Amino acid sequence: MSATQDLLFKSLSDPTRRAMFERLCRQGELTVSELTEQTGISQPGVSKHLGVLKSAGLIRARHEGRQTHYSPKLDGLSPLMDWTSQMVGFWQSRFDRLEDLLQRMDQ
Amino acid sequence: MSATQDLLFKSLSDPTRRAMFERLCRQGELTVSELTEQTGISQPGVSKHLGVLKSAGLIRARHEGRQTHYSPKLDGLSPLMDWTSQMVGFWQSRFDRLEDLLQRMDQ
DNA sequence: CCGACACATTCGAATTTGGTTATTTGATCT
DNA sequence: AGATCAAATAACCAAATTCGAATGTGTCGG
Repeated sequence: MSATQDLLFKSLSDPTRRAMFERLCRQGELTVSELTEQTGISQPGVSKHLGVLKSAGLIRARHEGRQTHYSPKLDGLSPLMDWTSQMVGFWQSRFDRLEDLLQRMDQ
Repeated sequence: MSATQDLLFKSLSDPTRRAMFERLCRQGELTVSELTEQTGISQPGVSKHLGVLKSAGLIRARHEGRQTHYSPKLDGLSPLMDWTSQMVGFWQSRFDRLEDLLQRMDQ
């Protein structure tokens, strides 16, 4: 349902894009050229991937002269963590209710 | 890099599939028919989505007579949580190093 | 055994996606 | 100003995805 989650999962579903995001998390800030060097794909390809990550709220762009520096956004992964823990929570609460039931049946 | 993560993100990147997984987390266990009723897509479509979720390790199948019951796998989301916290960790440790640096510069 | 049922699988059409090359925009240097 | 460099955008193509219709497989009831 949520468009935010959709953008998040979609952008992270591509291995190249995920690798780029990982590099940004490790290194903090990188230019398009630096990112292009090790990905094995062309510069326009890299720019496109960065656009996707940016529109998903995972990275930010900082323009400095003729080059653009990209860095991870601290709260970009929050919706992902929220969703995940919510899913685990659903399962957990079901489990708890089951435990309750069993305990009541025990008596 | 990791094939597990790839399968996970890819299977959760489809909104229909994510909605199905959410329903399973909320309800615990559902048959293909029950899942088909509310998704708005055909039964073969549902079966295929379930196959993707299953091969990603997110759900399990339990055959009972001529119907199949699907339920979420408790540890299916672990690799996702691991990856996420690792990313946050990278950022955090960079932040810590920066704090260290600033503190040393302060003196 | 035969028909109905629950689900899985196959196949083909329509759409989306990931990549390219070519071009454009904007900043820097001489 | 003109050349050059960094990055973004455009136009395009091949491959992958998603879906439905048709079909296959196994199970239950009569």
